[in-house]
Amino acid sequence: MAIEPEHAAEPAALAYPLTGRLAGLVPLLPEEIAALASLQAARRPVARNREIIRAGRTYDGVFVLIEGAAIRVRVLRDGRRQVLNVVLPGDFIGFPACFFEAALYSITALSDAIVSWIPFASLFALFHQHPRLGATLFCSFSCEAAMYAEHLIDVGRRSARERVAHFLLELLTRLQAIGLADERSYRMPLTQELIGDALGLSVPHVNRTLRQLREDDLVSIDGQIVVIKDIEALAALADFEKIYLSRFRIGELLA
Amino acid sequence: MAIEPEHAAEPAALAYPLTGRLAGLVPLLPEEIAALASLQAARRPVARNREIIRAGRTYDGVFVLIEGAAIRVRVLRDGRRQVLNVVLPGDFIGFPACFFEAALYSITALSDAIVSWIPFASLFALFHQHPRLGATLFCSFSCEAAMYAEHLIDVGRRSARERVAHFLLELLTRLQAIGLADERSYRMPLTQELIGDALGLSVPHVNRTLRQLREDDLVSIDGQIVVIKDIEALAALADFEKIYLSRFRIGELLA
DNA sequence: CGGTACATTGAAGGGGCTCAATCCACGTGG
DNA sequence: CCACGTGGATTGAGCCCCTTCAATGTACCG
Repeated sequence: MAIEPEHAAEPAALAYPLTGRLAGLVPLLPEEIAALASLQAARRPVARNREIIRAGRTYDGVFVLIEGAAIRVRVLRDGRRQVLNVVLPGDFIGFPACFFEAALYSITALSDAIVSWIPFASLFALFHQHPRLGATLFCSFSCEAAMYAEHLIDVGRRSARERVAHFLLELLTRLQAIGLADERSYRMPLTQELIGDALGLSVPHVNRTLRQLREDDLVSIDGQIVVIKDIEALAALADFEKIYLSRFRIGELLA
Repeated sequence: MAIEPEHAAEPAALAYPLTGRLAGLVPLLPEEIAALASLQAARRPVARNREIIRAGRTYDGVFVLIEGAAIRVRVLRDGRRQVLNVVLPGDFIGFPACFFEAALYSITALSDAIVSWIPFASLFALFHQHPRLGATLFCSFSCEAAMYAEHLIDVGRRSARERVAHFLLELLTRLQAIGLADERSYRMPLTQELIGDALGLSVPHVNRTLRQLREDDLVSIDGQIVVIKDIEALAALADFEKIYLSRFRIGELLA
Protein backbone atom coordinates (compact mmCIF):
# COMPACT_ATOMS: atom_id res chain seq x y z
CA MET A 1 0.00 0.00 0.00
CA ALA A 2 1.73 3.15 -1.16
CA ILE A 3 1.04 6.09 1.06
CA GLU A 4 -1.13 8.55 -0.76
CA PRO A 5 -0.21 12.20 -0.38
CA GLU A 6 -3.68 13.14 0.84
CA HIS A 7 -3.48 10.43 3.45
CA ALA A 8 -0.06 11.30 4.83
CA ALA A 9 0.44 12.40 8.42
CA GLU A 10 3.17 14.56 9.91
CA PRO A 11 6.57 13.14 8.85
CA ALA A 12 7.67 12.47 12.43
CA ALA A 13 4.86 10.01 13.10
CA LEU A 14 5.56 8.21 9.85
CA ALA A 15 9.28 7.93 10.51
CA TYR A 16 8.74 6.46 13.99
CA PRO A 17 5.22 5.10 14.05
CA LEU A 18 5.64 3.40 17.40
CA THR A 19 6.73 6.66 19.00
CA GLY A 20 3.77 8.42 17.48
CA ARG A 21 1.43 5.76 18.77
CA LEU A 22 2.66 5.97 22.36
CA ALA A 23 2.91 9.75 22.32
CA GLY A 24 -0.81 9.73 21.66
CA LEU A 25 -1.32 7.97 24.97
CA VAL A 26 1.13 9.72 27.31
CA PRO A 27 3.32 12.80 27.03
CA LEU A 28 6.81 11.38 26.47
CA LEU A 29 10.07 12.61 27.97
CA PRO A 30 12.97 13.36 25.61
CA GLU A 31 14.97 10.35 26.79
CA GLU A 32 11.95 8.12 26.27
CA ILE A 33 11.56 9.38 22.74
CA ALA A 34 15.23 8.69 22.13
CA ALA A 35 14.94 5.17 23.52
CA LEU A 36 11.98 4.44 21.28
CA ALA A 37 13.71 5.87 18.24
CA SER A 38 16.71 3.61 18.77
CA LEU A 39 14.35 0.62 19.04
CA GLN A 40 12.95 1.43 15.62
CA ALA A 41 16.35 1.97 14.04
CA ALA A 42 17.33 -1.38 12.52
CA ARG A 43 15.10 -1.60 9.48
CA ARG A 44 14.45 -4.23 6.89
CA PRO A 45 12.23 -4.26 3.83
CA VAL A 46 9.73 -7.08 3.30
CA ALA A 47 8.25 -7.76 -0.13
CA ARG A 48 4.51 -8.11 -0.68
CA ASN A 49 3.16 -11.59 0.15
CA ARG A 50 6.30 -12.53 2.07
CA GLU A 51 6.04 -13.86 5.59
CA ILE A 52 7.47 -11.66 8.32
CA ILE A 53 6.86 -14.37 10.91
CA ARG A 54 6.51 -17.97 9.85
CA ALA A 55 4.35 -20.27 11.97
CA GLY A 56 6.42 -23.02 13.57
CA ARG A 57 9.69 -21.14 13.80
CA THR A 58 11.33 -19.72 16.91
CA TYR A 59 11.91 -16.02 17.44
CA ASP A 60 14.09 -14.21 19.95
CA GLY A 61 12.53 -10.85 19.49
CA VAL A 62 9.78 -8.87 17.87
CA PHE A 63 9.29 -6.52 14.93
CA VAL A 64 7.56 -3.20 14.71
CA LEU A 65 5.79 -2.52 11.46
CA ILE A 66 7.11 0.78 10.14
CA GLU A 67 5.41 1.01 6.79
CA GLY A 68 2.89 -1.06 4.85
CA ALA A 69 0.31 -3.50 6.15
CA ALA A 70 0.25 -7.13 7.17
CA ILE A 71 -2.09 -9.82 8.48
CA ARG A 72 -1.81 -12.43 11.19
CA VAL A 73 -3.13 -15.70 9.76
CA ARG A 74 -3.83 -19.25 10.79
CA VAL A 75 -4.34 -21.88 8.10
CA LEU A 76 -6.13 -25.08 9.09
CA ARG A 77 -5.12 -28.44 7.73
CA ASP A 78 -7.83 -28.55 5.12
CA GLY A 79 -7.03 -25.09 3.83
CA ARG A 80 -9.61 -23.04 5.70
CA ARG A 81 -8.05 -19.78 6.75
CA GLN A 82 -8.71 -17.30 9.51
CA VAL A 83 -7.27 -13.80 9.42
CA LEU A 84 -6.76 -13.00 13.10
CA ASN A 85 -6.02 -9.34 12.73
CA VAL A 86 -4.69 -6.63 10.50
CA VAL A 87 -1.32 -5.16 11.38
CA LEU A 88 -0.77 -1.47 10.66
CA PRO A 89 2.26 0.82 11.07
CA GLY A 90 3.25 1.18 14.73
CA ASP A 91 1.92 -2.28 15.62
CA PHE A 92 4.11 -4.98 17.07
CA ILE A 93 4.66 -8.18 15.16
CA GLY A 94 5.83 -11.21 17.04
CA PHE A 95 3.75 -11.07 20.17
CA PRO A 96 2.99 -13.61 21.34
CA ALA A 97 5.18 -15.58 18.94
CA CYS A 98 8.42 -14.88 20.75
CA PHE A 99 7.16 -16.48 23.95
CA PHE A 100 6.41 -19.80 22.31
CA GLU A 101 8.80 -22.49 21.24
CA ALA A 102 7.13 -22.34 17.87
CA ALA A 103 5.30 -19.32 16.49
CA LEU A 104 1.60 -20.07 16.41
CA TYR A 105 0.63 -17.92 13.45
CA SER A 106 2.18 -16.52 10.34
CA ILE A 107 2.38 -12.82 9.65
CA THR A 108 2.26 -11.98 5.96
CA ALA A 109 2.95 -8.62 4.36
CA LEU A 110 -0.01 -7.36 2.32
CA SER A 111 2.15 -4.85 0.52
CA ASP A 112 5.80 -4.04 0.29
CA ALA A 113 6.58 -3.17 3.86
CA ILE A 114 9.31 -2.04 6.21
CA VAL A 115 9.84 -3.54 9.64
CA SER A 116 12.34 -2.94 12.38
CA TRP A 117 13.76 -5.74 14.47
CA ILE A 118 13.85 -5.57 18.27
CA PRO A 119 15.68 -8.34 20.15
CA PHE A 120 13.83 -9.45 23.24
CA ALA A 121 16.75 -8.35 25.41
CA SER A 122 16.39 -4.76 24.20
CA LEU A 123 12.71 -4.82 24.94
CA PHE A 124 13.33 -6.21 28.40
CA ALA A 125 15.94 -3.51 28.98
CA LEU A 126 13.46 -0.88 27.87
CA PHE A 127 10.95 -2.11 30.45
CA HIS A 128 13.66 -1.98 33.07
CA GLN A 129 15.03 1.47 32.27
CA HIS A 130 11.79 3.17 31.30
CA PRO A 131 9.00 1.62 33.33
CA ARG A 132 6.56 4.28 32.17
CA LEU A 133 7.12 3.16 28.61
CA GLY A 134 6.62 -0.42 29.68
CA ALA A 135 3.28 0.44 31.21
CA THR A 136 2.31 2.39 28.13
CA LEU A 137 3.20 -0.53 25.89
CA PHE A 138 1.11 -2.68 28.15
CA CYS A 139 -1.79 -0.31 27.66
CA SER A 140 -1.33 -0.46 23.94
CA PHE A 141 -1.47 -4.26 24.07
CA SER A 142 -4.67 -4.01 25.99
CA CYS A 143 -6.07 -2.10 23.08
CA GLU A 144 -5.04 -4.97 20.84
CA ALA A 145 -6.80 -7.42 23.13
CA ALA A 146 -9.91 -5.27 22.88
CA MET A 147 -9.70 -5.48 19.11
CA TYR A 148 -9.54 -9.26 19.33
CA ALA A 149 -12.58 -9.22 21.57
CA GLU A 150 -14.52 -6.97 19.24
CA HIS A 151 -13.50 -9.17 16.33
CA LEU A 152 -14.82 -12.15 18.24
CA ILE A 153 -18.18 -10.44 18.71
CA ASP A 154 -18.26 -9.73 14.99
CA VAL A 155 -17.76 -13.29 14.01
CA GLY A 156 -19.76 -14.85 16.82
CA ARG A 157 -22.86 -12.77 17.03
CA ARG A 158 -23.20 -10.34 14.17
CA SER A 159 -24.81 -10.80 10.76
CA ALA A 160 -22.76 -10.48 7.60
CA ARG A 161 -23.92 -6.88 7.07
CA GLU A 162 -23.00 -5.91 10.59
CA ARG A 163 -19.64 -7.64 10.37
CA VAL A 164 -18.61 -5.96 7.18
CA ALA A 165 -19.83 -2.58 8.39
CA HIS A 166 -17.95 -2.98 11.66
CA PHE A 167 -14.83 -4.06 9.86
CA LEU A 168 -14.89 -1.06 7.53
CA LEU A 169 -15.34 1.33 10.43
CA GLU A 170 -12.63 -0.22 12.56
CA LEU A 171 -10.18 0.09 9.72
CA LEU A 172 -11.21 3.69 9.12
CA THR A 173 -10.65 4.57 12.75
CA ARG A 174 -7.33 2.80 13.04
CA LEU A 175 -5.97 4.30 9.83
CA GLN A 176 -7.08 7.76 10.89
CA ALA A 177 -5.22 7.39 14.16
CA ILE A 178 -1.96 6.92 12.28
CA GLY A 179 -2.65 9.50 9.60
CA LEU A 180 -3.33 7.06 6.79
CA ALA A 181 -6.99 7.88 6.28
CA ASP A 182 -8.83 11.15 5.93
CA GLU A 183 -12.23 12.02 7.33
CA ARG A 184 -14.18 9.37 5.49
CA SER A 185 -11.96 7.39 3.13
CA TYR A 186 -8.94 5.13 2.87
CA ARG A 187 -7.30 2.48 0.77
CA MET A 188 -8.48 -1.00 1.66
CA PRO A 189 -5.38 -3.14 2.17
CA LEU A 190 -7.27 -6.48 1.94
CA THR A 191 -8.83 -8.27 -0.99
CA GLN A 192 -12.40 -9.50 -0.64
CA GLU A 193 -11.06 -13.00 -0.13
CA LEU A 194 -9.06 -11.84 2.89
CA ILE A 195 -11.98 -9.83 4.23
CA GLY A 196 -13.95 -13.04 4.08
CA ASP A 197 -11.22 -14.92 5.89
CA ALA A 198 -11.17 -12.23 8.55
CA LEU A 199 -14.93 -12.19 9.08
CA GLY A 200 -15.73 -15.85 8.62
CA LEU A 201 -17.60 -15.31 5.35
CA SER A 202 -17.26 -16.71 1.85
CA VAL A 203 -15.98 -14.54 -0.97
CA PRO A 204 -19.30 -14.39 -2.81
CA HIS A 205 -21.06 -13.33 0.33
CA VAL A 206 -18.56 -10.60 1.11
CA ASN A 207 -19.11 -9.33 -2.39
CA ARG A 208 -22.89 -9.37 -2.11
CA THR A 209 -22.76 -7.70 1.28
CA LEU A 210 -20.52 -4.93 0.02
CA ARG A 211 -22.89 -4.42 -2.90
CA GLN A 212 -25.82 -4.10 -0.51
CA LEU A 213 -23.99 -1.50 1.54
CA ARG A 214 -23.26 0.34 -1.70
CA GLU A 215 -26.88 0.12 -2.84
CA ASP A 216 -27.99 1.51 0.50
CA ASP A 217 -25.65 4.44 -0.12
CA LEU A 218 -23.70 3.75 3.06
CA VAL A 219 -20.32 3.34 1.40
CA SER A 220 -18.80 3.65 -2.02
CA ILE A 221 -15.98 1.51 -3.27
CA ASP A 222 -13.87 2.23 -6.29
CA GLY A 223 -10.97 -0.12 -6.70
CA GLN A 224 -9.22 -0.13 -3.36
CA ILE A 225 -10.57 3.23 -2.28
CA VAL A 226 -13.31 2.97 0.31
CA VAL A 227 -15.45 6.00 1.09
CA ILE A 228 -17.77 5.84 4.07
CA LYS A 229 -20.68 7.94 2.86
CA ASP A 230 -22.76 7.82 6.02
CA ILE A 231 -20.69 7.14 9.10
CA GLU A 232 -23.59 7.61 11.52
CA ALA A 233 -25.83 5.14 9.78
CA LEU A 234 -23.08 2.60 9.31
CA ALA A 235 -22.05 2.86 12.96
CA ALA A 236 -25.66 2.38 14.04
CA LEU A 237 -25.98 -0.65 11.81
CA ALA A 238 -22.76 -2.19 13.12
CA ASP A 239 -23.22 -1.21 16.75
CA PHE A 240 -19.78 0.36 16.40
CA GLU A 241 -18.39 2.21 19.40
CA LYS A 242 -14.99 3.60 18.74
CA ILE A 243 -14.16 3.87 22.43
CA TYR A 244 -12.32 0.57 22.29
CA LEU A 245 -9.82 2.23 19.97
CA SER A 246 -9.32 5.38 22.03
CA ARG A 247 -10.35 6.77 25.40
CA PHE A 248 -7.35 5.50 27.27
CA ARG A 249 -6.40 6.73 30.70
CA ILE A 250 -2.88 5.38 31.04
CA GLY A 251 -1.63 8.98 31.39
CA GLU A 252 -3.83 9.51 34.42
CA LEU A 253 -2.75 6.21 35.96
CA LEU A 254 0.92 7.09 35.63
CA ALA A 255 0.54 10.63 36.95
CA MET B 1 -18.11 -24.44 41.20
CA ALA B 2 -17.06 -26.18 44.35
CA ILE B 3 -13.65 -27.75 44.16
CA GLU B 4 -13.96 -31.50 44.22
CA PRO B 5 -11.48 -33.40 46.32
CA GLU B 6 -10.37 -35.53 43.38
CA HIS B 7 -9.75 -32.40 41.38
CA ALA B 8 -7.72 -30.53 43.96
CA ALA B 9 -4.11 -29.54 43.39
CA GLU B 10 -1.37 -28.94 45.93
CA PRO B 11 -2.65 -26.49 48.57
CA ALA B 12 0.04 -23.89 47.78
CA ALA B 13 -1.12 -23.44 44.21
CA LEU B 14 -4.71 -23.10 45.34
CA ALA B 15 -3.89 -20.56 48.00
CA TYR B 16 -1.94 -18.36 45.58
CA PRO B 17 -3.06 -19.35 42.11
CA LEU B 18 -1.23 -16.51 40.41
CA THR B 19 2.03 -17.55 42.01
CA GLY B 20 1.45 -21.12 40.91
CA ARG B 21 0.73 -19.99 37.39
CA LEU B 22 3.92 -17.97 37.05
CA ALA B 23 6.05 -20.54 38.83
CA GLY B 24 5.06 -22.90 36.06
CA LEU B 25 6.73 -20.57 33.59
CA VAL B 26 9.90 -19.49 35.39
CA PRO B 27 11.65 -20.57 38.56
CA LEU B 28 10.80 -17.83 41.04
CA LEU B 29 13.08 -16.26 43.61
CA PRO B 30 11.93 -16.13 47.25
CA GLU B 31 11.42 -12.37 47.16
CA GLU B 32 9.40 -12.68 43.99
CA ILE B 33 7.17 -15.26 45.61
CA ALA B 34 6.71 -12.95 48.57
CA ALA B 35 5.85 -10.02 46.30
CA LEU B 36 3.25 -12.11 44.48
CA ALA B 37 1.77 -13.40 47.71
CA SER B 38 1.28 -9.88 49.00
CA LEU B 39 -0.45 -8.97 45.74
CA GLN B 40 -2.96 -11.74 46.30
CA ALA B 41 -3.53 -10.87 49.93
CA ALA B 42 -6.54 -8.54 49.95
CA ARG B 43 -9.41 -10.89 49.24
CA ARG B 44 -13.09 -10.44 48.64
CA PRO B 45 -15.86 -12.94 48.02
CA VAL B 46 -18.17 -12.54 45.04
CA ALA B 47 -21.51 -14.30 44.90
CA ARG B 48 -22.57 -16.38 41.94
CA ASN B 49 -24.01 -14.32 39.07
CA ARG B 50 -22.62 -11.09 40.49
CA GLU B 51 -20.53 -8.82 38.30
CA ILE B 52 -16.90 -8.46 39.30
CA ILE B 53 -16.37 -5.80 36.64
CA ARG B 54 -19.31 -3.84 35.28
CA ALA B 55 -19.12 -2.54 31.73
CA GLY B 56 -19.12 1.25 31.65
CA ARG B 57 -17.50 1.83 35.01
CA THR B 58 -13.96 3.03 35.71
CA TYR B 59 -11.37 0.92 37.52
CA ASP B 60 -8.04 1.91 39.05
CA GLY B 61 -6.71 -1.60 39.34
CA VAL B 62 -7.28 -5.21 38.56
CA PHE B 63 -8.40 -8.37 40.27
CA VAL B 64 -6.90 -11.82 40.34
CA LEU B 65 -9.38 -14.65 40.45
CA ILE B 66 -8.44 -16.82 43.42
CA GLU B 67 -11.26 -19.32 43.45
CA GLY B 68 -14.29 -20.06 41.30
CA ALA B 69 -14.90 -19.24 37.66
CA ALA B 70 -16.13 -16.24 35.70
CA ILE B 71 -16.83 -15.08 32.16
CA ARG B 72 -16.05 -11.94 30.23
CA VAL B 73 -19.20 -10.93 28.38
CA ARG B 74 -20.45 -8.36 25.94
CA VAL B 75 -24.18 -7.86 25.51
CA LEU B 76 -25.37 -6.16 22.33
CA ARG B 77 -28.26 -3.74 22.31
CA ASP B 78 -30.77 -6.28 21.07
CA GLY B 79 -29.79 -8.84 23.69
CA ARG B 80 -27.42 -11.00 21.69
CA ARG B 81 -24.54 -12.02 23.90
CA GLN B 82 -20.96 -13.03 23.26
CA VAL B 83 -18.90 -14.77 25.90
CA LEU B 84 -15.39 -13.54 25.17
CA ASN B 85 -13.54 -15.89 27.45
CA VAL B 86 -13.68 -18.00 30.54
CA VAL B 87 -11.74 -16.79 33.57
CA LEU B 88 -10.19 -19.42 35.82
CA PRO B 89 -8.21 -19.19 39.08
CA GLY B 90 -4.92 -17.39 38.57
CA ASP B 91 -6.28 -15.27 35.71
CA PHE B 92 -6.38 -11.51 35.82
CA ILE B 93 -9.68 -9.70 35.72
CA GLY B 94 -9.70 -6.09 34.67
CA PHE B 95 -7.29 -6.05 31.77
CA PRO B 96 -7.86 -4.18 29.64
CA ALA B 97 -10.68 -2.54 31.58
CA CYS B 98 -8.44 -0.48 33.82
CA PHE B 99 -6.85 1.28 30.86
CA PHE B 100 -10.14 2.55 29.52
CA GLU B 101 -12.27 5.39 30.79
CA ALA B 102 -15.13 2.93 30.81
CA ALA B 103 -14.78 -0.83 31.12
CA LEU B 104 -15.69 -2.39 27.80
CA TYR B 105 -17.01 -5.70 29.06
CA SER B 106 -18.60 -7.13 32.16
CA ILE B 107 -17.05 -9.94 34.13
CA THR B 108 -19.60 -12.14 35.85
CA ALA B 109 -18.94 -14.83 38.43
CA LEU B 110 -20.24 -18.23 37.34
CA SER B 111 -20.04 -19.57 40.87
CA ASP B 112 -19.37 -18.19 44.29
CA ALA B 113 -15.86 -16.89 43.85
CA ILE B 114 -12.99 -15.18 45.62
CA VAL B 115 -10.97 -12.39 44.06
CA SER B 116 -8.11 -10.29 45.28
CA TRP B 117 -7.82 -6.63 44.44
CA ILE B 118 -4.61 -5.11 43.09
CA PRO B 119 -4.43 -1.34 42.70
CA PHE B 120 -2.75 -0.31 39.49
CA ALA B 121 -0.02 1.46 41.47
CA SER B 122 0.98 -1.81 43.15
CA LEU B 123 1.13 -3.54 39.83
CA PHE B 124 3.24 -0.78 38.38
CA ALA B 125 5.54 -0.99 41.39
CA LEU B 126 5.84 -4.73 40.89
CA PHE B 127 6.94 -4.20 37.31
CA HIS B 128 9.48 -1.68 38.52
CA GLN B 129 10.93 -3.72 41.39
CA HIS B 130 10.72 -7.16 39.82
CA PRO B 131 11.21 -6.76 36.09
CA ARG B 132 11.46 -10.53 35.66
CA LEU B 133 7.98 -10.88 37.07
CA GLY B 134 6.80 -8.16 34.76
CA ALA B 135 8.15 -10.02 31.78
CA THR B 136 6.59 -13.24 33.00
CA LEU B 137 3.23 -11.56 33.42
CA PHE B 138 3.64 -10.26 29.92
CA CYS B 139 4.24 -13.79 28.73
CA SER B 140 1.15 -14.97 30.52
CA PHE B 141 -0.87 -12.26 28.77
CA SER B 142 0.46 -13.47 25.49
CA CYS B 143 -1.03 -16.82 26.29
CA GLU B 144 -4.34 -15.10 26.85
CA ALA B 145 -4.03 -13.39 23.49
CA ALA B 146 -3.40 -16.79 21.92
CA MET B 147 -6.58 -18.09 23.50
CA TYR B 148 -8.49 -15.20 21.99
CA ALA B 149 -6.99 -16.02 18.63
CA GLU B 150 -7.86 -19.68 18.90
CA HIS B 151 -11.36 -18.73 19.98
CA LEU B 152 -11.61 -16.55 16.89
CA ILE B 153 -10.66 -19.47 14.68
CA ASP B 154 -13.32 -21.57 16.39
CA VAL B 155 -16.08 -19.14 15.72
CA GLY B 156 -14.89 -17.98 12.33
CA ARG B 157 -13.90 -21.13 10.55
CA ARG B 158 -14.92 -24.25 12.41
CA SER B 159 -18.16 -26.22 12.27
CA ALA B 160 -20.34 -26.61 15.33
CA ARG B 161 -18.89 -30.06 16.08
CA GLU B 162 -15.34 -28.79 15.81
CA ARG B 163 -16.11 -25.75 17.94
CA VAL B 164 -17.64 -27.69 20.76
CA ALA B 165 -14.89 -30.31 20.66
CA HIS B 166 -12.22 -27.62 20.73
CA PHE B 167 -13.94 -25.83 23.57
CA LEU B 168 -14.16 -28.97 25.67
CA LEU B 169 -10.48 -29.73 25.13
CA GLU B 170 -9.31 -26.22 25.87
CA LEU B 171 -11.18 -26.25 29.13
CA LEU B 172 -9.75 -29.65 30.03
CA THR B 173 -6.22 -28.46 29.39
CA ARG B 174 -6.61 -25.19 31.26
CA LEU B 175 -8.23 -26.84 34.26
CA GLN B 176 -5.53 -29.51 34.37
CA ALA B 177 -2.86 -26.82 34.42
CA ILE B 178 -4.29 -25.44 37.66
CA GLY B 179 -5.08 -28.78 39.22
CA LEU B 180 -8.85 -28.59 38.78
CA ALA B 181 -9.21 -31.46 36.35
CA ASP B 182 -7.86 -34.96 36.31
CA GLU B 183 -6.61 -36.90 33.31
CA ARG B 184 -9.86 -36.86 31.35
CA SER B 185 -12.64 -35.19 33.30
CA TYR B 186 -13.76 -31.98 34.95
CA ARG B 187 -16.78 -30.03 36.03
CA MET B 188 -18.16 -27.82 33.28
CA PRO B 189 -18.59 -24.35 34.75
CA LEU B 190 -20.86 -23.10 31.92
CA THR B 191 -24.46 -23.89 31.07
CA GLN B 192 -25.30 -24.89 27.51
CA GLU B 193 -26.69 -21.42 26.96
CA LEU B 194 -23.33 -19.88 27.87
CA ILE B 195 -21.45 -22.40 25.77
CA GLY B 196 -23.63 -21.28 22.88
CA ASP B 197 -22.87 -17.64 23.61
CA ALA B 198 -19.18 -18.45 23.71
CA LEU B 199 -19.18 -20.37 20.44
CA GLY B 200 -21.71 -18.40 18.45
CA LEU B 201 -24.30 -21.19 18.46
CA SER B 202 -27.91 -21.44 19.56
CA VAL B 203 -28.82 -23.43 22.64
CA PRO B 204 -30.65 -26.19 20.76
CA HIS B 205 -27.70 -26.66 18.47
CA VAL B 206 -25.23 -26.86 21.33
CA ASN B 207 -27.43 -29.52 22.81
CA ARG B 208 -27.67 -31.53 19.60
CA THR B 209 -23.95 -31.24 19.02
CA LEU B 210 -23.16 -32.48 22.50
CA ARG B 211 -25.51 -35.37 21.94
CA GLN B 212 -23.72 -36.27 18.71
CA LEU B 213 -20.38 -36.25 20.46
CA ARG B 214 -21.89 -38.49 23.11
CA GLU B 215 -23.38 -40.84 20.52
CA ASP B 216 -19.99 -41.08 18.83
CA ASP B 217 -18.56 -42.13 22.19
CA LEU B 218 -16.13 -39.22 22.22
CA VAL B 219 -17.33 -37.71 25.49
CA SER B 220 -19.77 -38.49 28.23
CA ILE B 221 -21.67 -35.89 30.15
CA ASP B 222 -23.49 -36.46 33.38
CA GLY B 223 -24.80 -33.33 34.97
CA GLN B 224 -21.87 -30.93 35.06
CA ILE B 225 -19.27 -33.68 34.90
CA VAL B 226 -17.61 -33.95 31.50
CA VAL B 227 -15.50 -37.01 30.69
CA ILE B 228 -13.43 -36.96 27.54
CA LYS B 229 -13.59 -40.60 26.51
CA ASP B 230 -11.29 -40.37 23.49
CA ILE B 231 -8.92 -37.45 23.69
CA GLU B 232 -7.01 -38.40 20.54
CA ALA B 233 -10.09 -38.62 18.37
CA LEU B 234 -11.58 -35.46 19.78
CA ALA B 235 -8.34 -33.55 19.27
CA ALA B 236 -8.13 -34.79 15.69
CA LEU B 237 -11.71 -33.73 15.06
CA ALA B 238 -11.15 -30.27 16.53
CA ASP B 239 -7.66 -29.73 15.13
CA PHE B 240 -6.68 -29.05 18.72
CA GLU B 241 -3.01 -28.35 19.41
CA LYS B 242 -2.39 -27.70 23.04
CA ILE B 243 0.87 -25.92 22.36
CA TYR B 244 -0.86 -22.57 22.56
CA LEU B 245 -1.54 -23.32 26.21
CA SER B 246 1.95 -24.46 27.10
CA ARG B 247 5.39 -24.64 25.52
CA PHE B 248 6.53 -21.25 26.71
CA ARG B 249 10.13 -20.18 26.61
CA ILE B 250 10.09 -17.11 28.83
CA GLY B 251 12.54 -18.83 31.17
CA GLU B 252 15.03 -19.21 28.38
CA LEU B 253 14.57 -15.59 27.31
CA LEU B 254 15.23 -14.30 30.81
CA ALA B 255 18.27 -16.48 31.39
C1' DC C 1 -45.83 -28.34 45.76
C1' DG C 2 -45.40 -24.76 42.61
C1' DG C 3 -41.59 -22.19 40.54
C1' DT C 4 -37.35 -21.61 38.39
C1' DA C 5 -33.38 -22.94 35.83
C1' DC C 6 -31.66 -25.81 32.65
C1' DA C 7 -31.64 -29.67 29.32
C1' DT C 8 -33.87 -31.87 25.44
C1' DT C 9 -36.30 -32.64 21.20
C1' DG C 10 -39.05 -31.54 16.96
C1' DA C 11 -40.53 -28.82 12.80
C1' DA C 12 -39.87 -25.26 9.61
C1' DG C 13 -37.39 -21.59 7.64
C1' DG C 14 -33.47 -18.70 6.28
C1' DG C 15 -28.82 -16.87 5.94
C1' DG C 16 -24.84 -17.89 4.12
C1' DC C 17 -22.14 -21.67 1.62
C1' DT C 18 -20.73 -24.32 -2.47
C1' DC C 19 -20.13 -24.68 -7.09
C1' DA C 20 -19.65 -22.56 -11.31
C1' DA C 21 -19.46 -19.19 -14.76
C1' DT C 22 -18.26 -14.62 -16.29
C1' DC C 23 -16.03 -10.28 -16.28
C1' DC C 24 -12.41 -7.07 -15.86
C1' DA C 25 -7.80 -4.92 -15.26
C1' DC C 26 -3.29 -5.65 -15.69
C1' DG C 27 1.18 -7.40 -16.86
C1' DT C 28 4.05 -10.15 -19.89
C1' DG C 29 5.92 -12.19 -23.78
C1' DG C 30 5.69 -13.40 -28.63
C1' DC D 1 0.13 -4.77 -30.76
C1' DC D 2 -2.29 -8.43 -29.54
C1' DA D 3 -2.68 -13.04 -27.28
C1' DC D 4 -2.54 -14.94 -23.18
C1' DG D 5 -2.34 -15.75 -18.24
C1' DT D 6 -3.42 -14.28 -13.73
C1' DG D 7 -5.53 -12.23 -9.69
C1' DG D 8 -9.45 -10.40 -8.23
C1' DA D 9 -14.43 -8.92 -8.49
C1' DT D 10 -19.14 -10.18 -9.64
C1' DT D 11 -23.29 -12.78 -10.19
C1' DG D 12 -26.50 -16.84 -10.23
C1' DA D 13 -28.63 -21.43 -8.65
C1' DG D 14 -29.26 -24.88 -5.34
C1' DC D 15 -28.62 -26.58 -0.96
C1' DC D 16 -27.43 -27.31 3.90
C1' DC D 17 -26.14 -26.08 8.48
C1' DC D 18 -27.81 -23.81 11.90
C1' DT D 19 -31.52 -20.71 13.71
C1' DT D 20 -36.02 -19.71 15.43
C1' DC D 21 -40.02 -21.03 17.62
C1' DA D 22 -42.26 -24.07 20.46
C1' DA D 23 -43.14 -27.73 23.51
C1' DT D 24 -41.72 -31.01 26.93
C1' DG D 25 -38.84 -33.03 30.42
C1' DT D 26 -36.37 -32.86 34.75
C1' DA D 27 -33.87 -31.60 38.82
C1' DC D 28 -33.63 -28.61 42.50
C1' DC D 29 -35.27 -25.31 45.93
C1' DG D 30 -37.84 -22.26 48.95
